[in-house]
Amino acid sequence: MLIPRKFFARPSVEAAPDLLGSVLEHETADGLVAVELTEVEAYAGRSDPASHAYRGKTARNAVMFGPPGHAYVYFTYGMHFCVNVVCLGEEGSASAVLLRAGRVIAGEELACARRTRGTTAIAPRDLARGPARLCQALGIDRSQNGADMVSAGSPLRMLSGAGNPARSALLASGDETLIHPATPRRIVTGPRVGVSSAAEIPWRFWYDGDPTVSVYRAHVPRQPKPVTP
DNA sequence: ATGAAGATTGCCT
DNA sequence: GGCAATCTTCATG
Repeated sequence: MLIPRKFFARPSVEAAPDLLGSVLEHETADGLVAVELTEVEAYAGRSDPASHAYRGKTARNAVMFGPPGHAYVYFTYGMHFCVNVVCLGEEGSASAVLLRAGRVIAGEELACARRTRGTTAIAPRDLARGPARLCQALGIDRSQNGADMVSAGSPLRMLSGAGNPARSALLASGDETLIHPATPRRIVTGPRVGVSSAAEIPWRFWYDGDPTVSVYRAHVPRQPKPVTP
């Protein structure tokens, strides 16, 4: 069932770990893809140097200053999209949770088609393993920026882990490995990925040992172009 | 107007 | 493990 909007009406640091295990669905003309979230990161907005909202409201980050439960989608590195759910701590805090990785539990064929490059096959665990991969598997791009994710009938929606349609379908199919992952569902926390400022703050949350969690990479600043002597 | 860096990924050695 | 791809955004001149 749809997650109530008030779930997101609190600081992202509190909502983030509670989001693990819930389901993100996107229904398009091509079909439905659903992902069970296994890794997220909290961004505090105005008070967080690592947040896109740290320096105030701009055209790009405007959605984060709006009501909770909406999608903040941004384009980065000239080729990737990432999706956040807007939260609400203090009024205008512009906090959000970055959805970093998950397990595809419905629409695997469609997700695979969207992710496939050339002829190389992609392992199921890698379909949504990383924030840009997750968006690609779900078909999320610029046009989903600002979408309400907790409104009935929304094509892009956040569902609680128990009782959602995709999970029910799995129960019916009897696929035990997907219903009950082999790895323990213990939540652990650590530093956020690829963040240069406030890198010591452990606001990344994930399922310990889950194979769909992205590999950690510390932030590496790119070297400037060599200057001709 | 201009340029540097970026909440990343995939391919190369 | 290193680096290119690729383009938007924001800060600075």
